[in-house]
Amino acid sequence: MNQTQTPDLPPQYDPAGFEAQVRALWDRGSYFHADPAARGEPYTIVIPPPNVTGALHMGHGLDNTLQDILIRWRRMQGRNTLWMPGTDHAGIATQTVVEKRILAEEGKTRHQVGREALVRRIWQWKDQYEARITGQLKSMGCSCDWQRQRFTLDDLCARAVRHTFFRLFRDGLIYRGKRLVNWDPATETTLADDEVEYETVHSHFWHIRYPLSDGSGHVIVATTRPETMLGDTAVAVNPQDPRYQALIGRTVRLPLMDRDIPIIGDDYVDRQTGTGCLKVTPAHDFNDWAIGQRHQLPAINVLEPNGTINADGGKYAGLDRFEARKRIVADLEALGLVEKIEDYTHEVGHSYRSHVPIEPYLSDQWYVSVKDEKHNLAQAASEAVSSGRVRFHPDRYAQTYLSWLENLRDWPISRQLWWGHRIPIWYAPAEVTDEQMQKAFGGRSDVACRRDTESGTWYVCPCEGELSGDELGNGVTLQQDPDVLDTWFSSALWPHSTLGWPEATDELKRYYPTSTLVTAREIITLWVSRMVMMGLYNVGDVPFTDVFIHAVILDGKGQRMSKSKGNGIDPVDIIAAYGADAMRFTLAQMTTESQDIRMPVEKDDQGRLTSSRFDIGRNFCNKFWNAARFAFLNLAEFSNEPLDRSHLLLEDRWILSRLTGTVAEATAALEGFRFHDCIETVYNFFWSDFCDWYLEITKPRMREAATRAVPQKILAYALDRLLRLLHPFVPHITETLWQHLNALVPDRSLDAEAPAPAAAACTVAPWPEPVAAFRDADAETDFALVQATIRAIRNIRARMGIAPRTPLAAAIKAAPDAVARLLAAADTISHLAVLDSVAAAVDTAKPPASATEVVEGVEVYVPLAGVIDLETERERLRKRIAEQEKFRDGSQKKLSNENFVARAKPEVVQAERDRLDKINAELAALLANLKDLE
RNA sequence: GGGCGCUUAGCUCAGUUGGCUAGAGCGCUACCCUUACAAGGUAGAUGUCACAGGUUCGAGUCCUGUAGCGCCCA
Repeated sequence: MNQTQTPDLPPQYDPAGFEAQVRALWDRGSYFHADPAARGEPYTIVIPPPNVTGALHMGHGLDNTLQDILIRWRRMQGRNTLWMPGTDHAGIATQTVVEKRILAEEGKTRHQVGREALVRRIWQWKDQYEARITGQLKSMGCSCDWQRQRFTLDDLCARAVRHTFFRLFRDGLIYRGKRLVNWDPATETTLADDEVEYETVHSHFWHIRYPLSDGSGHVIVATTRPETMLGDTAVAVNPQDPRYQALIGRTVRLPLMDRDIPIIGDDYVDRQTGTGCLKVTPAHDFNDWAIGQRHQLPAINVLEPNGTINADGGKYAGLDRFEARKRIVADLEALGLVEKIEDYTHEVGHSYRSHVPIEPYLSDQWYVSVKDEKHNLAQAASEAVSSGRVRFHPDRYAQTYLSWLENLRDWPISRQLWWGHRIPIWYAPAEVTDEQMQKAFGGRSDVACRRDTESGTWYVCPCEGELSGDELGNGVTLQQDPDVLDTWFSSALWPHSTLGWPEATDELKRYYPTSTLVTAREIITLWVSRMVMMGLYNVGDVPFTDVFIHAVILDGKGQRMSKSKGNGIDPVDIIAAYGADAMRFTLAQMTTESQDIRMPVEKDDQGRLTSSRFDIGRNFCNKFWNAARFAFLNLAEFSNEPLDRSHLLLEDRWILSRLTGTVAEATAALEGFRFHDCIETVYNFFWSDFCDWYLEITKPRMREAATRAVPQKILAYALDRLLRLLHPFVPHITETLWQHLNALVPDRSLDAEAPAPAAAACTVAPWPEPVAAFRDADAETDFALVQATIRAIRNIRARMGIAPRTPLAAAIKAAPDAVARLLAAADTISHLAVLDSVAAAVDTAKPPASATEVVEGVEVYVPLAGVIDLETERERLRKRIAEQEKFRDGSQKKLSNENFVARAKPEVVQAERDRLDKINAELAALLANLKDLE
């Protein structure tokens, strides 16, 4: 053959040598740019926008690999695909990171830097990390439509946020309320319930005496937060509690504050907990707030936003909350009012960002009503899943989603931050009259105005743009709310805001609802549910139809990977060491239904974190690279004649049958989001069937011009199919090899039934379909017999210590049909088992001094005069006999069980009988052979 | 406290509705640089399927309980 025609491929897979060129080729072809006008059923994925807070780690590596697999597969299937990329501004997280950086480097707080300057600095940070993240995704080979890349704070997304806020406000779903919120005193902002993390804290239960006002005794309350007593406005007992019933209606003298507060009866109080007497601090405890509402108790706020005691805290004003706690306990002890101090371990809410304990805090906040009678957002979102319009995979996660919605409270959306979407509300004082307001804004349908029902303050919400502030005239100035919106408010719009909503763009019409959302389970409540709520409210349809929840990547100790723990692996480091495809292969191969993946982490010679898990992918890529090299070396003088199927040998029929089965299984696996199953199926076909057997078997035929044509055609066709099947998983290597194959064999079609239409790039080549005509159960059965026979001879060779290249002679005894099949495959057997002669007959006599093996009803004899070690052989046979006897006993026991025979399915019983026959035959042969040697 | 999940080979994990001798990769043992691949080939060893009950002709698989671990939510 003409070696000069073969492409010059290095013998080792070297991803650094081609990955960048491949991506450039895709760019030139604009293959990933979605065109709403193009044909094909749409398939859309919106990326879960990574935070610009930091760079991506392996969890993102997994998330985006899976998205890319899906989008590439669907693209090859001819769908009109869009993968929308972008990033999230991540309000509190990013602001905190930048603030910390400025404090560390310049010693300045955000207040010293100022709002405008700080926001400018955060934008710089965003630019830097957005570029880094984009670079990471591109290195991984993500086939996003980069021309459409978005950011949750960009103009398009901002417009969607404004329109959404306006609509919600106009519909009465956004309101301002004084409520208890989760307050983070470190960052001085409100947190949503799901931004609070619970940590186990070892603390104390302080039992404190509250004297009755009339001096006739005292009650004892128990608390974990003594400092909140400064704001106590009652003591509550259970009205059924005989110990305290008589006290209800009397008052106690609140120590340290010298204030009389009532003793009230409330069913909430648990008689078993603590002393059965509960101090009530409505402004600083969620349950106490509820009690306060029921009994019209005043709420006294004793905290400043930064966590220090305020003026209502008497002499403790100005102290930090924990310092105040110490002083108060000391003062109470001095007064002899501390009954006892118990050790107490409990769960305390902490800020997921600053990690300090949160305080329930009374403040004015904006809320979205989620269970409004007319627009019940939570219920609509719930129905979207329970009705099956949105499906979770695995489906157990639907429960997480549904139970969260069921217990959902109104969504606090204001954040006391500077980085984010500014709340589009301008305040006007209560003195402004309806007429004045009407005059200023009455003619504008794009401005909604409303008075606060309690304070009378005016809220003015323009749909777009800014108010100048002097719209009302008469010296009245409108003031914009200083706060920004919760990050999730803009993330919730992501599937439609990125497509241009509120405009009815071609993109929105074509690609909404999107198809699949791929994310991790901790985001189900924070994000997935809110996207469903807002998608239904804004667009009137669900944001996606399928949600795939993948595993969380843990390190070798079972710890979640994170930046703060320093145990996170950067995908770029893995790509540098293994190649992007090797990384992707491994990640996909690990994606089963399990919820966690452990990835033991090591340090490489440059101190970077890495993991030998990726050896799997690299080994695979190297093997695939070399199989393709082998093919290229053997595809010169390629015949373009259609395949003549009458010329197919057993191994040809077998490999085509296996190939078509692999195509069907791989496709079904992807349809069910079974990534592991898909890649494993293709892997096994490629490595075992294709490389280990077919390539080896056909080597002799490839060497002869007269026999070359058929295996060449099948080789080219199979390689073509494999390149396509593997492309979604390992896009760079497959594209590179595809280009080589195109140059060598432009058309790999076998015949009219098995077309392999060429494509300019693998990335847009049609996804393979099974070819019914290639299914061949007989070929698979027959070939299994040949394989078993070859293995039997190899086994004899290995156990007798005979060099692999030394030719042997083999004699086979088998049933008539098996004899015929084995003789037909005699060349194959001789070649792969390295024989210089092979004979098979029904009545083959065992040659003297031969080693034996019994498989599949076939007895294989290898004469080894002078070489054979009889004791080794006897030992081996005894072991096999013991093994078979064990199986026989088990099988006999089963079949002698009347219940089994009577009640099991007939085919199961028959299968067991067949199995026993087979075992008995094998056993008889083994025993006879052993007897021969004794 | 409520919910979900996990426990299978030394390691990381498969094991579709219960049904052939429980598998893969890595690691391990022996042999082999056979001109695609030593990141490879051939042959091999390794399991009380966490534990205890139950259902069933039959349980890694279903049910109950126990222990340990993880996550989500309060």
